[in-house]
Formats: sequence, C-alpha cells, structure tokens
Amino acid sequence: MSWRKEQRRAERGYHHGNLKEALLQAALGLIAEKGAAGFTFADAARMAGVSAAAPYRHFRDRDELLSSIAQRGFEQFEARLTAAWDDGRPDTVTAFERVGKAYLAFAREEPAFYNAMFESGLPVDANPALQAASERAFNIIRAAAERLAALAPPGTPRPPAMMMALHIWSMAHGVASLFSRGDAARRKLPMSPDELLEAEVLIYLRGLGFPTDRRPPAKGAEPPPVPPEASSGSGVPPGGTPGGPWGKPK
Amino acid sequence: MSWRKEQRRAERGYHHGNLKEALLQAALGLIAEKGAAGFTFADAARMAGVSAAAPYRHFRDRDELLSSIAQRGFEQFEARLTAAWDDGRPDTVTAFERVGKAYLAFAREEPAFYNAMFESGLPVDANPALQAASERAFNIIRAAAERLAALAPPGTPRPPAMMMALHIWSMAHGVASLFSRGDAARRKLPMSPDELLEAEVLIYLRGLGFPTDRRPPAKGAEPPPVPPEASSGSGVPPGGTPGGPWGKPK
DNA sequence: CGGCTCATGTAAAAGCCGTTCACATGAGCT
DNA sequence: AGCTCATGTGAACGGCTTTTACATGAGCCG
Repeated sequence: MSWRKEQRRAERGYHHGNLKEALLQAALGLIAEKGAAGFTFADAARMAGVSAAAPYRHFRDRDELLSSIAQRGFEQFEARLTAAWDDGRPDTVTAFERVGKAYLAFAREEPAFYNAMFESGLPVDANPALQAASERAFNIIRAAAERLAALAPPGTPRPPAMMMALHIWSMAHGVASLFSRGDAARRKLPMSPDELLEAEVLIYLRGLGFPTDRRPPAKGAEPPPVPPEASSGSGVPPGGTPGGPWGKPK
Repeated sequence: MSWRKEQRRAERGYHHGNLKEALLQAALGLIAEKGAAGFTFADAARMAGVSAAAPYRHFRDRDELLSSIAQRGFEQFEARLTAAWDDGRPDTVTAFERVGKAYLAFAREEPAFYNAMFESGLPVDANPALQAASERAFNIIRAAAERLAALAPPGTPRPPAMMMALHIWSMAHGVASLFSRGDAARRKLPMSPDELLEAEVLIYLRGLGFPTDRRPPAKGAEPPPVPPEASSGSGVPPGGTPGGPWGKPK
C-alpha cells in the first residue's frame, strides 16, 4: 500500500507547496475529459497527490472550485474577445466578425472552461465575483455592438446597441452549444460552425441595414462609404452580394 | 420504524403496479427543482415509495431514466412545434415566429424536459432512439424553413433552407439558454426573451430579403417609443428612429 | 539556535449515492 | 393448487463529500 503515496511524499514533503493551483489544473483536465458533471473533488485531490480532505483547506467545497474555474474562464474569455475586437480594427464589421469567431474558438479550444462557465449549472448570480467577470466579458460584445450601431447607415433607424449585443451573444452561444462542442458537434452540418455563425451574423447585420459585402477595405478611413441609395421604407435593403453571405464557392 | 413504509405497503401492496411511470414523474419533478445534475435515483425511488433497488427493474441505470425523460421531452417538443407551425397558417412568416415563441415557451414551461434534453450532458448520439426523436423535432423547424425559403422574393438569391433552419435553431436555443431559464434569466434585460427572439428573427429574415413588416397597419400610427433604454454610452438620440422590428408599440 | 504558532495536510468517520445480488412476494397461467 | 416469472426488498460494496481531531513543519520572534 501507499507505495505511490510514500513516493509522492518523498518528492514533495508533507506540504504540497502549491496545492491550490495544482487542484485547479487537475480539475481543468478532469472537466475537459469528463465534463463538469463527472468531475470529482476526490479525483482532483488524487491527481495532485494529496488526501481527499486536503482540498478543503483551499476551497469551501466542490462548487467553489468549480466557480473558481468558471471565473478564470470568464477572464480568459474576456481577454480573447478583447484581443479579437482589437478596438474595431481594421474596420468595425471585420472586427465584429472576428469576435464571433473568437467566441467559437474559445468554446472549441477551451472546453473545460466553457463547460464550467455555461454548462455546469452553477448559480452564476449567486457569486458576485463570478457574475462580475461574466459581465465584463459580455461588455466586450456590448462595446463592439455600440460601435457598430453608431455606424448605422443614415436613413435607417439606429438599432439599440444592447439589443444587438444580446442578439449576437445568443447566436454565438447557440451555435457553440448546439454544434461546436462534444457530441452535438457530430450532427452532420452543411457547413462548419464557424461558417454557420459568420453567415448568421452577416445576414443579421444586413437585416439591420449594414452593408456587409466589405472587401479588403482601403487602409485608413473607417466607414465604408454608404451607397446613398434610397431604400424603400419597408423594403429590403438592396442586397448587394449576389450569392448572399452564404454562397461561398470556397 | 417504517411506519410510513408499512402504510405505503398497505396502500399499494408489495407490488407498486405502475412504478415505471411513477419514477418518470418523480424524476421530472426532481429535475425541475434541482436540475438534472442534482437529481438522484434514490430520491426518485423514495418519492415513489419503493426501495432504492426497485428502479433497476425498470431502468438499466440512472442515465437510462434520464434518457427516457429526454426522449419524452423531444416528443412533446415536437408536438408543440408542430402545433405552433400549424402548417404555415395563416401566413408563413407569422407561423414561423409562432414556432420561435413555442420554442421559448417550452423552455420556460417545461424546464425539467428542457434540462434533460439540452443541459444534462447526455450523449445524445449514443442513443439512437433519442437522436431520432431529437431529429424529428428539428425537422419541424427544417420544414418551416423550407417553406419560408421557397418564398424568397424574386430577384433575391434563395437561401438554403437547411442553413436557415440551423440559424433559427441556434437563435432560439441561444436565447433560451442564456436568458429564458433559471438563474441566467435574472440578467436585467432591456426586453423580454420573447421580444428579444422575435426581433432577432425578424431582423434576420429581413437580412434574407423577406418583407417583415406585415402588421395590421391601422391603429395608432406612430409613436416609436425608444426601445427599453439600456445603453448608457453612445446613447440613441431620443428623436426619430422609426421603429424597426424591435420598436414594438404593442 | 529553541520554541511558538498557524497554515496546511492526514486519517477516520458519518452520511449519501449508485449498483449488484440473493431472496421474497404475489399476479397470472395451467 | 401449484408453478413461474416479473417485480420489489434488504444487505452489502465501493466511491464521493464533508467534518473533525490530530500531525507536520515553515516562518517568525527572541
């Protein structure tokens, strides 16, 4: 018995030295493997080479460990969205789409974080710190939407930025949840989740009256000139782009 | 001891008579209360008044009970979507939106089913029956999208119906997951989830070139109340903005 | 250096769950 | 009546979470 345990002890002594971080890392791995539901406090302890009771010196209970991971996830999420947004460079629409892709990329590349953040059933609003972190991440989308809303072509009503942000968020989250992760990702789709979301956002923006057929914009000036076209009030914005946002001949 | 137990026995005899159904109902209640993660096989058994081992006569394990519930959920879901679609009456766009609302209504009114179906972490594609049920439900959306796609105004490219269906699904699922259930529903929104989704779908459809301003044009002609104000930053000028799909006078 | 203290880790135990197994019961058929 | 098989019981195993009393040793103070 405890041949391993003795060895571990020999390696690191009675005190671990960095147990909290070790537990977070272990948990992250376990969640990635088996989902937040399957993740076990005891397993994390074992993986860190300590007894099952040790984690309680660093986390009130299993849920607090999960919350810590979710929070860390929101922080990284925010960082990635911020980087993707890049303050709207080179132009607002391009940057906006990059944010959408970053959303999906995060869901795909950090399944453990995403799981803890959105699929673990944590009471988000029970933990103020967690809620704040979540809000900071959302604020990136919100800020981007605000910039986009300000670009509304003259003549078209300017959409409420908050609503736009919520719409975009729901699209990204919907695509990520349904098609971009784990089992559900196996559904046979006519296109990749990235393409699906990109088309969805483009169509949506077009519905708001934004010109979405931007091609390599000449460096420099921000707003692509809006064609001074008179759109018939209730009518359809004259869709440029023959083939639509989807007809990608690859 | 087991004063209760003896009583139960007296009431129903050694054999329960309808345990399977009783377990399903009990589980449904428990999931609604505490989520699929918190739901316990033992609890369901207790609630049905039988020993902890009894459920194993009817379900291979806890997961199979969960799957049964998810499957039943997909069936009811399909039924509700079918009813909402009503074969496209009175007109395709109206019926289409009704489907969206039915999606949200289901998520709201049947949290236990929705939880089991979409948030329980069940390996959907591991269970063929479950997957089939899920597909049948999705096919309602797909069929509706097909009808809608066929209506594409002449001159505009006809969008792939499958893509539209996936888009709509992701919107509905995104809104339901993020804003229409449990804790997350507490986020202070500028509008209800229903309105949010309706606006989202309408804008999307407009982006595809569909005329979306069908609406009894009678009644109070004008006042476009600035949609529930939320943006603090680049505020919307309180002036004009004749309402788009969002400025609902209602 | 010697000793104190307190954060950190351990072992043991209680209580809950899921799951299995041998056994009990009784409903329905012959 | 007797048989049989589906259905329910109780006990038991192992695992998980969480608490409690105790052990260890790192850092500080004189």
